[in-house]
Amino acid sequence: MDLVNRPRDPVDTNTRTEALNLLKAKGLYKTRARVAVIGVLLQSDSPMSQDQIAQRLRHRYDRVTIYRTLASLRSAGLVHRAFTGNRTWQFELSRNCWEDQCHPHLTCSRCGKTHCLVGLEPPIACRSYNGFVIHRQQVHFEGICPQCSPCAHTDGH
Amino acid sequence: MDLVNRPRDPVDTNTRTEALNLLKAKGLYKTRARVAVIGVLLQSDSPMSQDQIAQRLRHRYDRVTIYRTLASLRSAGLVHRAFTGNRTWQFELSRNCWEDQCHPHLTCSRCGKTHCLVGLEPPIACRSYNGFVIHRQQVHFEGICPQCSPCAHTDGH
DNA sequence: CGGGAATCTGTAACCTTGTTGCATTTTTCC
DNA sequence: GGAAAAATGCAACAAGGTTACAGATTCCCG
Ligand SMILES: [Mn+2]
Ligand SMILES: [Mn+2]
Ligand SMILES: [Zn+2]
Ligand SMILES: [Zn+2]
Repeated sequence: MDLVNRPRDPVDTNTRTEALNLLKAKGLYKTRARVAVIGVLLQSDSPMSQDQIAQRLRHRYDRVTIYRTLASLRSAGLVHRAFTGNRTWQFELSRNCWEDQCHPHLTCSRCGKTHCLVGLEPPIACRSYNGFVIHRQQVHFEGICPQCSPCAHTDGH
Repeated sequence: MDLVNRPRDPVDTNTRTEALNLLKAKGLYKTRARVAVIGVLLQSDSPMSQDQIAQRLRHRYDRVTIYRTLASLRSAGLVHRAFTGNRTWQFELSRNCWEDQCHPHLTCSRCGKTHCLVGLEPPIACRSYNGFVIHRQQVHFEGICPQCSPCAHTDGH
């Protein structure tokens, strides 16, 4: 059980405790990979791709393990996916939003990071529209994030 | 020039003429592949993936050719891409909407087809929001299309 | 504790979508 | 008709993601 506390993973004690609590609450096995992945997502303010998570964890875990870890967390409801313009999934914790009703996201064309736009209204259409039954909806933007557009606040627009 | 009229492609005379006109208007080379791809998109009321287009054309053209054909049409402004939940691009003619401001789309979980929801309001956010510069926006739904939900009109919901 | 069942992990192999290089074929225009 | 420009087919490649299976962890209960 103490093997879970692998020192090299970039997860501090508080985050690790929180991750363990989340796993416990869902009745999931407590494994190093899961603690590490949840830790990374807890410390991130934006969704992350499998590759970004793996990099953050210094490739200490196999690609497949990360995918499967995310799948477990997802089916437990702890994590959900957001789709973006490029064809990679972005994963984030299901704290304020869920896979079927998610705030909009913006993917920055310059730095490639996906940001959460929590201030914008998520619901565009209700459960059914014109014969279509709507299960999930997501809004995606492409553009430039504030960090990448220093001219944003000097620009008159 | 008559080689363009390959009889086996599922494109009738009117559609072929329309495709040739579009190519002429944009100053693009008139090739069988382009006429065929435009024809398929003209006859489709919903966006199609490369694979769907290739199937419709009975794999008479190489995958790469279809991709490059779509790239040409796209840079000429005749076609644009919409992204969906799965990681494949969906291509449609740029008639009523464009890549940077597109009506919402719904991908049916049952038949896998992507439908255009032209009645819904496209614009959610303006060009800039809270420091983010927005270049493109797209809304995507997952659900069941009317053809796949016969219970939709008998259901009380 | 200790041991067995259930579950997770790593490795390898595989699939799909999409792109690139290069030689050959078409298209255009004169 | 013939040359330049562009498009095509083929092979190879890359990235994201999934599956199979053997070996390692985790859990639970006595
Ligand atoms: Mn988010
Ligand atoms: Mn559409
Ligand atoms: Zn950025
Ligand atoms: Zn359907």
